[in-house]
Amino acid sequence: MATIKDVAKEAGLSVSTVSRYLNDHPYISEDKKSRIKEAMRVLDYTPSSIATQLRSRKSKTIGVIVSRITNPFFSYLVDAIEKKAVQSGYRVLIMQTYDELEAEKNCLEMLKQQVVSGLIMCSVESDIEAIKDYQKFGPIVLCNEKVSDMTIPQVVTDQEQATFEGIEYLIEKGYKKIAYCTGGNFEVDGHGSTRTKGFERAITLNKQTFNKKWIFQRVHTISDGRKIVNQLSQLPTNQKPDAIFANSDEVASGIISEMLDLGYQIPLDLAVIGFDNQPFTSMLSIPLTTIEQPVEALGIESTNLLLSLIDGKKYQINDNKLKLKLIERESV
Amino acid sequence: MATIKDVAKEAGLSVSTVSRYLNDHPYISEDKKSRIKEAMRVLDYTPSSIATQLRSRKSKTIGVIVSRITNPFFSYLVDAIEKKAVQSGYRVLIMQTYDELEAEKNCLEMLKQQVVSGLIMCSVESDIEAIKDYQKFGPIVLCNEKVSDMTIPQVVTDQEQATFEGIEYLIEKGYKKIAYCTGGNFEVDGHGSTRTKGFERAITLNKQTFNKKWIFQRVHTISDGRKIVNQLSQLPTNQKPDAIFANSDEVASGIISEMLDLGYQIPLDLAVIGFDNQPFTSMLSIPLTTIEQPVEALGIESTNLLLSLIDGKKYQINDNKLKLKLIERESV
DNA sequence: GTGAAAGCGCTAACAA
DNA sequence: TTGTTAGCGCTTTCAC
Repeated sequence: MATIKDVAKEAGLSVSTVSRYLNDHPYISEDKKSRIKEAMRVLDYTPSSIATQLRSRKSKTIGVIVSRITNPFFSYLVDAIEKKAVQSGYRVLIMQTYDELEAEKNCLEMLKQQVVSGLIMCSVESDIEAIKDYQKFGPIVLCNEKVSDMTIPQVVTDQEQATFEGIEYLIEKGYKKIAYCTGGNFEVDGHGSTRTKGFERAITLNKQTFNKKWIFQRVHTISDGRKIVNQLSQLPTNQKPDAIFANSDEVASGIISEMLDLGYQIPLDLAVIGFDNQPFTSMLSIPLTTIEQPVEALGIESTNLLLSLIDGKKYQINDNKLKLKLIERESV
Repeated sequence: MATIKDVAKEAGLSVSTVSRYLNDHPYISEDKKSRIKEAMRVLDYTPSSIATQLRSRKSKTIGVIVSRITNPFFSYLVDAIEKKAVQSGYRVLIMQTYDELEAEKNCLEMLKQQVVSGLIMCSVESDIEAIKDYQKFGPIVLCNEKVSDMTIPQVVTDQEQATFEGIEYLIEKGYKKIAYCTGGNFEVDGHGSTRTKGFERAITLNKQTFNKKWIFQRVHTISDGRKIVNQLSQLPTNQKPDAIFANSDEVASGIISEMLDLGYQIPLDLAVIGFDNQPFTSMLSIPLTTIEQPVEALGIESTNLLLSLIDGKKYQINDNKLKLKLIERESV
C-alpha cells in the first residue's frame, strides 16, 4: 500500500503539501495540485483512515447499541441512523446487547477505547450513573429511552401518554380486566418504566381492577408472546384478563397466534394491542391494533443530535414528527 | 485520557514492559505485573484501539454489506454475524447499499482504507472483476451470493435447485401459468441469476408456458409486491398467471395483501410462494408457503470463513446446515 | 527480564 | 505557497 510519503516522492513534493491537498487547505498552487492528483492516481493511493484517526483524534465512526437487530423496530432505527450517518461521512458500528448488562458495558468501552466518537443507545440496561461515567469519553445520546437526568441528551416520544391513551382506549371499548407486558421489570425504574407509569395512571384514574398475575415482565419475542398465553390459560376462568397491552408487535403477534392455535377468538376472548406498527402487522390474520412509533424520525433526530454534539455544536431537536399514534385495526 | 506512557511512569517502568504486559508476553516478573495492574487501575487506563491498530496493522473490525437492514433476512444474517464476530473479539461495521453500485464501491473502499480487516458481502452489485480488485486489500467473503469464479470465497446454498423444486411444486399442484419475481435483472447475470436458472430449468423441463409479462425484476419490498398485483390486473383475463414465485417473503406478502384488498382469493385466484420463511409468515392471514433459508448457518459460516482468512488460516465450510427447505402452508 | 529507541501514516505548528 | 519537524499511542527489534 502506498503511503503519503510515496505520493510526496512521486510528485516531488513534501508530505505536508500532500497532506494539505488531502485536507482541502487553501494556498496550494494549481500546478502542485495536479501533480499530487496524478501521483495519487499512479500509485492508487488512499489515505490510511487509521493513521488519520490517530493523528486527528477523531474516528468518524459512531456506535449504535440495540438489544436485538432482528427486532424490526431496531432494524428500522438502524436503517435511519445509518443513512443519515453516511450522508455526513460517518460509519456505523452496530452492537447488540441482548439485554445483557455485561454486553452493554463492552459497548460503552468502545467509546473509551476511542473506537467510536459517539454512541447512540437505543436500549439501555446500565443505570444512569454508569452511563454518565462514560460521557467524558465522548457524547452519548439516548434514543427512545427516557431518563429523568437531563444532562444526558435524549430523543424521545411521549410513551407515558401514548400508553395511557392506549389503555384508556381499551377501557372505552368496554374491557375491564387489562393485562400488561413490559420488556423491563414492572416495579423497577429503567427499561419500559415510562410506559408502565402511563399504564398505572390509566388504571388508577379509571378505577380498574389490577391483578399482579396480569403483569408480564422481560418479554420481547414472538415466542415470549406465546408463553404469556400459556401462563394465562393456567388462570381460573374468572381471573382471566379480557384485554392485554403488549410492549411490542412481536409479543402481540405471538399472543394472538397462540390464542388462535388454541381455538380462541380475537378480540372476543382477548383483545390485544401492540406497540410499534411494524410493516407486517396490517397483514396478520387478525390485523393488529397498535401504537405506531415514529421510528425514522427517532433515528434521524438522534443522529443529528449526536453528530452536532461530536462537532461541539448545539442542536435543537425537531419534535414535530416525534409523535406516537394509535392505529385502530381488528385485534381490539 | 491516560496513555501507556502514564502507566509506565506511574508503575516506575518502561513503556515496553507495559506493552508486553498488555500483550500477554512471557518473561515479566509477577512483581511488575501487579505494579502495572495497579497503575492501570489508578489511572483508569484503556489502550487506544486506534494506536494499536496503526502499529499492529490490523483493525479487529469486519464490514458487512447488505442492501437493506430492514429486510428481515438481512437483519437475521447480521444478527448471526455480529454474535459470532463479537465472540472472536471483532466488531461489526454495517453498510447498506440499497442496491446502488456507487454505495457498494464506497463500502469496498473501507477495506482499502484499512477501516475493516475483512468484508462479508451479503449482497453484490459490482461485477466479479471489481471485487477481485479489492481482494489485495483484505479478505472478502460472499454470503448467499454465488459467482462462478472460485477464487472468491463464498458461502452459499443451492438456490438453483431450491427454486427448481419450488417451481416444480407449483406445477405438481396443477398450476400452469407461473409468474416469477427477481431482485436483479432477468436476462443479466448477477443478483438473483442462480434462482432464475432454476426457474428456467423447471419451466423448460416441464414444457410450461413462458410469458415475458409474468417476469418482474428489481422487486424487493412489500410495496413492490403490491405494485406487481397492479400490473397483473392490467393483463387480459386469459393472460393472467395462476401462480407466482416471489423472491422474498416481503414481496410475497405484498402480493397477497394487495390481492386480498382487491377482493381476490388466495390461492384460488393466484398461488403465491415466497422465499426466506421470515418469522411472521406463519401468522399472516394466508399463511405463506415459502422456501426457508438457513440464515443463521449462513451468517456463522461466513464469519468463521472470513475470520480464518484474516488469520491466514484454512477453513472448511460446514455444508450440513446450509440447506434450503420448502415450507408448505396455505398460499399455494 | 527489562529498557531505549525506531517508526506505523498522518497532521499541524513553525519556519522559510 | 511550501518544507521541516515533532509527535498522536502503541509495538517491536535490539541491546543489556
